[in-house]
Amino acid sequence: MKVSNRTSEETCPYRLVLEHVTSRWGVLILLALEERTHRFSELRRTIGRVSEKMLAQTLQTLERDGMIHRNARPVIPPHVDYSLTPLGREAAAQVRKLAEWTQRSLPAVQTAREQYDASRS
Amino acid sequence: MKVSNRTSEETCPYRLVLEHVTSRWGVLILLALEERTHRFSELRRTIGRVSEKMLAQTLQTLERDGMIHRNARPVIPPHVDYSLTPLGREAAAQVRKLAEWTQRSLPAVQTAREQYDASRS
DNA sequence: CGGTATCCAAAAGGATACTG
DNA sequence: CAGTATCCTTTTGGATACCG
Repeated sequence: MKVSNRTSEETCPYRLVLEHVTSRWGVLILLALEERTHRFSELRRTIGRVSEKMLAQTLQTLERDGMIHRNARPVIPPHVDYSLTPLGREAAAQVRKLAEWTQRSLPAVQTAREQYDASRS
Repeated sequence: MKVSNRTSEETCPYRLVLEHVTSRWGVLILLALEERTHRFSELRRTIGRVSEKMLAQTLQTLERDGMIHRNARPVIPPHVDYSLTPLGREAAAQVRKLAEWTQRSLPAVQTAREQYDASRS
């Protein structure tokens, strides 16, 4: 399949989805939910330093994109579970592959950076 | 390979590389250079709407990360060719896979969005 | 508990002018 | 041609307070 090079949102809607799943918090949410279902506060702890605002915002974006299923149980106090849809599992697998490649390549990148910096000092 | 869930830059350096290759302009540059070597102004035209500032900045970041080779021929007027290194080819292939998956999944995403929006109106 | 609303700081990004 | 420098606007993200 050929990927379009056009850039604006109108001509390139897939870019938006790509940004959602590769965003700072999107990646971490997908990887956490690939392991298991999490509650809102569990995600906060698992991910570490994420504001409530960004966590809620990213969850809503991915839910709207059909990647995440939100199950709000009508109890007091509220209990909300987040899990991946089949589409979300695909996204998580893709993102994990890219993240794993990046981790494997990190030594090569660091070597390249040292050479780049050294050649300019 | 297990991908770390830690988030800060200090504990999670691979996130930076991931952001570089999946950034708005990083993706488009990698895909363009995967096709063929480009000059600076050729990249501007191929990518479409990108400011000189962002193009230069992203090219430098990816060059420093060892993904891009910059060949500046000392002629007047200047002639600078950008191409992918072996590491850059790996990155481009990974990113292209993700971009292709995103394009394939776009119809499913759009359906999900319509349902999400409809259920809230 | 699981959010939303508001405000503010920081970063990203674009337009333009200029240069070797 | 291939950038750099500057200024400005837009976007992103965090902190805090509050609510059902």
